[in-house]
Amino acid sequence: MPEAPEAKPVAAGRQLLFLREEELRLAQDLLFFGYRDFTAGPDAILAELGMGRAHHRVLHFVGRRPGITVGELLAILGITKQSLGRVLTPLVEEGYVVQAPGRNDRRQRLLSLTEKGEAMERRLFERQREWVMRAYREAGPVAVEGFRRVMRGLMGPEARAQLDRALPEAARAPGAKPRSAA
Amino acid sequence: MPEAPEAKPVAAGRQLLFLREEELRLAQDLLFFGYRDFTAGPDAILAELGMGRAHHRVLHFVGRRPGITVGELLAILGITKQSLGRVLTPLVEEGYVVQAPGRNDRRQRLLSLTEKGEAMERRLFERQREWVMRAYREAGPVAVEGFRRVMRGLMGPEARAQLDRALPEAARAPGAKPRSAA
DNA sequence: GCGTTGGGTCAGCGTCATTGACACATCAAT
DNA sequence: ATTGATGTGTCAATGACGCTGACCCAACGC
Repeated sequence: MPEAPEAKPVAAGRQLLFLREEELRLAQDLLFFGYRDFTAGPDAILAELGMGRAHHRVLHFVGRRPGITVGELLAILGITKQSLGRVLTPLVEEGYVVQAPGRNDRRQRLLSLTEKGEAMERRLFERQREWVMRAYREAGPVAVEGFRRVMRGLMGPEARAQLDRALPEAARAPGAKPRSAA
Repeated sequence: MPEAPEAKPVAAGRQLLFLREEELRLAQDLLFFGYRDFTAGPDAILAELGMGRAHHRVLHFVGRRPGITVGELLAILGITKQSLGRVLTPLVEEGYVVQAPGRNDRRQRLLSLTEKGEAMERRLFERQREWVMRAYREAGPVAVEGFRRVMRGLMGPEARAQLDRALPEAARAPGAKPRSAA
C-alpha cells in the first residue's frame, strides 16, 4: 500500500496525476459537501412524509428494475435483510411498492412500484434533476464525462459490476455513441 | 416539481446538456455507490476504534484549520451543537483533540489536533488516498478536472463559500493556473 | 422426505442527527 | 456595574438507519 509502485511512469501527465496531499483533501471536501447537498432536496421532501434516504433508495432501485427480487435489492444496497425490512415493509403497507410472487420461484417476492410509488419517485427525481442539471450545465459536457469516469473509479469492483448489471443495457448509452466504457 | 414544464424544446448543443432521464439516474447511481465506497475504507478503521464517520469529519476539518472555533466547525458541518458535542467530547477526552481558550475572546474554544489526533487523521487519510489515487489515475487528469467542476456545482452556495473560506488560499490551486472560478 | 434457499420478523444495540431547554462564562455596551 | 447578547456545554427525548443473533415459514430441489 505505501509507496504505490509508481505504476508505469505515465509519460508527461504524471505530474498532474500524482495525488498530492492538498489534492486529496480537496477531493474529500468536495465529496462531503457535494454529496450532502445532492441529497438535500429529496431529503427535505422525504422528511415531510416521515421517510428517509433509505426509502428513496428503495424507490429508486425498484423503479429502475421493476420485478427485482428482495435478494437482488439487498445485494445492490449492501444492507441486511432486517434493515431493508424496516424500510420496505412500510413502503408496501402505504402502497408505494407491490410484491408479486415469482413465476418460476414462488418463494421470491418481485418488487415493483405502484402508481403512487412511481409518482413519489418521480417527485424526488425531478427535484434532484434540477440540481444536477445546474451542476452539469455549469461544468459543461467534458467535465461531466470526467465526473463519471472518476466516480466510477471511486466505486469498488462489486459496485461496478452491479452497476453494469443494473443498467438495462439499452440505458447505458441511449443514443449516445458508445464512447468506450466510460 | 411535478410536471416540469418540458423546458423549451432545445437548440443544438443543448442536446448534450439536456439532462435526460437516464443521465440523471446514472448520476444518482454513481454518487450513491461512489460515495459509499469512498468512505468504506475509513469507516472500517473507525469502527475498530468505536468511532464513526462523524469523528472523521471532525478530525478532518480540525486538521485542516487548526485553531478553528466550535462555532465555525458547526457551520461547516451543518449540524447542531448537541450532535457535535456527542462526537467532539469523546475526541477531547481520548486525547485526539485539544481545546484552548481564544486569545481575543476567551469564551471560544479553539480546536486543534494532538499528535495522537494527527496520527489518526493521517491513517484515515492514507487509506482514502490510495483509493482516490487509483480512481484519479484510471480516469486521467482531464477527467479529474471535470470531476472537480461537477462536484463543486453539486454544492450549494453556502457550502461553496465555506469551501473557499476553508481553503488556506494557497491550497486552492497549488501550481495550477487559476482557471477562473471553475 | 429433507436440506437448502428466499423471505419475514422479533429483540436489542450503536451511530448520527434532531428539538427544546437550561446553565455558565465572557464580552460589550450602557 | 448591571444588562444583554454570544460562545459553549449539557440534560432529556426522539427518530432514521444501520448492525447481529435467532427463529419461523413456504417453497424449491433432489
